[in-house]
Order: sequence, then C-alpha cells, then structure tokens
Amino acid sequence: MAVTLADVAARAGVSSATVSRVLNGNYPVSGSTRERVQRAVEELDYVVNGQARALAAATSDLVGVLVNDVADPFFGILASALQTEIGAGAAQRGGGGKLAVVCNTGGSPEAELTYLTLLERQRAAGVVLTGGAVESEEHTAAVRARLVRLAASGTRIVLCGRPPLTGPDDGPPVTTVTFDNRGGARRLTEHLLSLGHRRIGYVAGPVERSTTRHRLEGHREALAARGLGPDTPEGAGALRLTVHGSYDRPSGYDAALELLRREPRLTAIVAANDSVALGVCAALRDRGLSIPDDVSVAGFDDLPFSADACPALTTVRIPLAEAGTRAGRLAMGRQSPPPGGVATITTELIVRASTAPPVTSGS
Amino acid sequence: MAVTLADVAARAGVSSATVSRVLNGNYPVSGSTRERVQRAVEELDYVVNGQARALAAATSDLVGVLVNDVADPFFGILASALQTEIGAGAAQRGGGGKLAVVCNTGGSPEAELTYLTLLERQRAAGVVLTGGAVESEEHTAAVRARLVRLAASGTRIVLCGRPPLTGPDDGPPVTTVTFDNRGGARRLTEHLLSLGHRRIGYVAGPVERSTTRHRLEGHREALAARGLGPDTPEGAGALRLTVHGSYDRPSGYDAALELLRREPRLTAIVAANDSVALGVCAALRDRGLSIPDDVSVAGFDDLPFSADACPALTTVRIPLAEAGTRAGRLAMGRQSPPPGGVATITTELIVRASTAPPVTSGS
DNA sequence: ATCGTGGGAGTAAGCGCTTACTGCGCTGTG
DNA sequence: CACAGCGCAGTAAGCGCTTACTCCCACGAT
Repeated sequence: MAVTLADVAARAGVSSATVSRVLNGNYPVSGSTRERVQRAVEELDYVVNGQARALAAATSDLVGVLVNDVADPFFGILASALQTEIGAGAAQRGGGGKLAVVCNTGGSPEAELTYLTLLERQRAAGVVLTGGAVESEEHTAAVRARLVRLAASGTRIVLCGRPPLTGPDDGPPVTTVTFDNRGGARRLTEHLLSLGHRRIGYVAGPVERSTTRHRLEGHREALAARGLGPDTPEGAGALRLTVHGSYDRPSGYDAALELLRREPRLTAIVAANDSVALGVCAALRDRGLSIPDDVSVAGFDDLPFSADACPALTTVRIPLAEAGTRAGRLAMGRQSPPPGGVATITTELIVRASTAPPVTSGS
Repeated sequence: MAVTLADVAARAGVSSATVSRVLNGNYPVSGSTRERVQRAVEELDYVVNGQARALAAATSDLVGVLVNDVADPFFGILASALQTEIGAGAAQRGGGGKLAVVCNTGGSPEAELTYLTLLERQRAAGVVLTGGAVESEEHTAAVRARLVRLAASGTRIVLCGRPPLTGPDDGPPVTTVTFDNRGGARRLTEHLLSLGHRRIGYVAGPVERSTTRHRLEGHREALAARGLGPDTPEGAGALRLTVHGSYDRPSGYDAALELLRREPRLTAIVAANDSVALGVCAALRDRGLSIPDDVSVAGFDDLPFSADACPALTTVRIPLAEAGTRAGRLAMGRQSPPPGGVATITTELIVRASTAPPVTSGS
C-alpha cells in the first residue's frame, strides 16, 4: 500500500540499503547516486516508516511528558516549554527533534503508572514527570521501581517539580529539576512580616505533597526568625492558622472562610498557589472584606492571570518556562545532568497590589 | 537485552505465537496455557515492544494533537480534553487508549507541516488540528494536500476550531468541529446594544483568520439589525472603529489606546478574545477610565481567568472541554462523523461585571 | 474400529527498516 | 605488471511482533 524503501530503491535502480544510507546520511554515498535516490523519494512521495526504523535501529522518537493536567496553566506552561525543547530540531533531518507524548495523570498514582507502562511499551527515549500526586510510601516505591527499570533500559528520566528519588542504592539514574519552594515561601512571609502583619493565615496544599511541605517550611522559617513559632502565645504566631486543601480555587474559597472563622482578626492570608489565592480573594470579597485594606493576600507560582487578578496578586514567581526547557534538554540528553543529579530553580518574590501594611496595626 | 516474546515463550514452554495470542486475547487459548503464559510474563517483567507490534500489525498507538501553544489556556483546555479522551481506556488491555502527541505549532504553517510529516512517519492513527495560523491560500493548499494523503492512508483527521476543508473534490475525508463564533459575537453585541451602547469599538484578531472574520461578521450582523451599518453616519455605527491585532494581551492594550485615540467618546469595546480584553482593561485603567462605568468591555472564549479578572469579564463561553472531547472521540473513531462532516458547537453569552449601561447615554 | 470434526498450538512468512559483512572496480606502489 | 588499499554499493541477517496456514489429537458419530 504505502511506498516503501524497496519501491524507492527499485525506482532509483539501487539497493534498499543505499536508499537507507542516503536518507540517514551516515554513510558515504556518491553524489550521483544520492541525487538519483533523492529524486525517487520525491517522485514517490516517500515517507519513512518510523515504526520500522525504530524497531531496526532500536531507537525511539518519543519522549513522554506526565502532567497532572495540561489545562492547568502551571502544567500548561511547563508542558509547552518541554514540547518546544523536545521538538526542537525536528525540521532538519537528523535534527534530533522528537515527539512529546503528553499524559494527564490527574494526580492519580494509578494513571501515572499506567502511562509509564504505555511509554515503556513504546520504548520512549525519555520521560519527564512533573507535578505528581499523593506521595504515599507505596506509590513512591512503585514509581521508583518502574523508573529504575526504565532508566536501566536507556530511557532518560527527569523529574520536574518533584522531590528527587532516593532509595537503597541512593543514586538512581534519574535527574531532577526542583523549584526553591522553601526559599520563595520564606521571602514571601518575610515580606508580609516586614509590612507589619502578625496574624497570618496559611492555606496549604495537600499534606502529603512535598511541594506543600516545603512551602510550609519556608513560611515557618520566616516566622521562627522573628520568634513567632508554634509556641508563641495565641494571636501572635500563625502556625495554628494553617488549613490544608487542594491546589485549586474552590479549596481556597473554603479555606479562607475557615480561617476567618477561626481567627476573625487575621490581617493576611498566604495561599498555596495562585489559584487558591483567587479563591481566597473571592471569599474575602463575599465577606465584605477589601483586599489589601482589610486583609492582604499572597499567592505562589505567578501564573499569567495573577497580574490581572483583582487586585493584582503578590506572589512568588517560578520560572516555569525555563524549568521546562531545562528538563526538556535533560530528557533529550542535550545537556549532562547537574552534579548530584539535582538542579534547583530559584524563585523570586513578586510584590503587587494584593499586599499592603495592615490598616489597624496588630503588632 | 530486553525481554522478548521468545523469552516468555521459552519460559512458559509454548511458542511465541501462543504468547502473542494470550497477550492480545483475540484467539482461543486454553485456560492452563493462558495461566502459564501469564505467569511467565509476570516473572520476567515482560513489556511488549509497541514498535514491533505496530510494525507487524500495521497499527499505531499515537494520535497527534496540533495546537498553537499548550501554554495558552484556550489550547490547554482543548488539549487536555483531547488527551483525556484519546487516552481513555488505556488502563484495560484492549481498551483502545492511545498516546496523545502534542505539538506546538506557534501558529506557523511551516511548523504545522513539519509536525504533520513527523506524525505521518509514525503512522499516527489520527491527527487533530486545532487553532491554526495564517490561512494563506498557499498554506491551506499545502495542508490540504497533506491531510488528504494522510486520510487516504487511514489516518483519521479532525479539524477543531478551524474552517472545514473544501476543495476540488469538495468532500475530503476530514471531519470538522467548529464553534459558533458568529452567533456568539452577534449575541454579545446585541447585549451591548440593548444596554444602550452605540459607540462600540471592536478589537479584532488577525484579518486572515476565519475565526476573526466570523466574530466580526456576527458583530456586524447585530449592528446591521439595528440599522447601524458601515454606512451609518459618524458616531452611530461602530464599524469604522475596528482595529486588528493578534490574539494576545499586549495587542489588546495597544488596540484600546488606538481606539480611544480615534474615538474618545467610545462607551464599549468588544475584544477578539479574553486575553485581548485583559489588555483592553489594562489600557483603560491606565487612561484613568473605569470599567464598566466609563467604558464597558467584553471578551470572547470565557477562559477560567475571565471570571476573576478585574472586573469580571462579560464574554462568550465556548465549551472547549466538550469540543475537545468530541474531537477526540472522532479522532479515535469512537464516534461516526456528523452528517456533512461538520459539527458546530454552540456558544453562550456570559454576562458579568465588565458591561453595564453607558452612564452618559449616547443614544 | 474408522473417519470427520474442531479446538488448540506450532511453523514460518512477513512488516519496513538498519547495518555488518562482502564484493567489485579502480588507483597507487614496488 | 601484480597486488594492496580504498571508496561505494549490494547481500542478507536480523529487530520483535502478528497471523495465515498447517498440524495434531481427542472426541463423537457411524
């Protein structure tokens, strides 16, 4: 049915091996032969069969990209940069550009393993795992085992925005690109403290995620540096004002109401991320509180919509596009892994209109 | 190196054909043999080689998804729904779940063709083309030819949010899912007109895109229905107040300033989409104008951030997730094409806080 | 006891490519 | 003039699977 190498060979009056050589350009072929072959290729509209090529050469043109959900801007931006890097050079022959297989895991460990299996079937050249899910002991072990096996078969594995893999042999052939969540959270809370806030509520993400823990730790570090620890007298510290939820807007809405119920004198709320912060803002507005006059609000991630939110959100910028590009380069083997296998991406405090000094100073 | 069918066969004491049959479950195999094979598969951690399978069975586990940029929420939502539908059933054996290959074309015709070639190489089972780019005569023809060839080789082609393909034979084997842009735009402008607005500026997208044209047509239809055509005396009609740009925020910012320069008495601005609308809002604010008191603003698409924008945006909702699911089903052959090959997704006017009656009535 | 029947399993021929190995014809050297 | 050396190109053996075809054997019918 479709045109094959043999057809091209017949037309050009050469053997199929020669056609293959011309196509791949990795063997010496005389000029005249090359031209004849190329003409035949064009005349027949020949397109190589990637499956056959992959099988014979034991290579793959696919790189997997696991995200919670590409519709979420956080993952969308990451995936976009990853795809662009992975596909780079696809235009030129031998450019090394590959196809990015994007998979929504929805944060489900099962879905993650399912997709890893599918990618293993396809003998993917690389796999980038972003975000992630419930980091249960069991799940982590299962994923770890799978990744080790994949890596052993030559698949490059990159974790992005996830905790590095550790385990028995302590040096799995997996590289990691993480964000400085702790530092960002610390700077953000320092910002609020230096504005004069003392009663700060914190809306955290799911407890079992390391991102949540790191951000919370940064927050607590900043508090502790001012002597506002978990043991500080009521009303001074903010730790008791932590509420956990998921990383979405509705969760932020509910959490804000819960925080206000527990401590109506709150002057600032730090959210797990920007989406949550939007929910917090909505809840505050519905309560008749103005931002930042009554309550300051801060987010995390600095997604594109944050600058246009109402009011513009103070947040911590994660350079997602750069992180994605970096992870993509690693997955493509275009860059050697960082020493220790872990690259940390720095974050930056972005101050906008949603934070201001508390009107009724509570210090 | 890797475990192969033959290894499993040897271990189970059967032929490789039998193993294949057990794995695919499409041939009768006795219970005891089946069990023996399954045990061998598990003991050896066998994972089929998808490339070899694809080659032998002339099938493919890939479906291509072309978008302008997954980082853009519009495409992110579409891609997310597409991926979810394409991957559905991947967990069960024979569930038919496939892998979604997402490609950012950046709206470039060349990139689009490049990725189509790559997907053709991989003998993708289907390709979904969304968004798109400059719809030049030349490019359309090139893409058309490629799609016809792909379709001829059994690849299912679905266009989503693009004009249906037409041509010589007038019935290319390509199905299309379009949005009712014209109707949405008409209802939106009617909404503004019924609020009392008469001096309405329009910030359109790139001229050469059909989406732009359809939205503009809907807008003009609404105006014409009130007798406000291009020939209406100065100040009454809005057509002269059309500015073209691209579908992004900066473009909206510039366009809004331009519109105000041309007609300072403007009471409403309709934007090409929500991102553009955000730019328009920013420009108005920078000009010291309040929304909607001084000027009403409306967007298009109803992306998630629109409800949290400042103020919440009146817009036209496109059910992108449903459209993506629908397109995915078509690309997977899970649903037969609509009669005529074109399915139109209806749009819905969403009124929020960014539109209100003009304060100084200009009627 | 013979034969037909049919379910279950093996044989082997590809699928379309890559690539190690071989071979051929030419040039340069002793 | 014989022979080594080299640049090209052909031969053919896979890569790991699927599947048409064949074969075997147990079983029921005659």
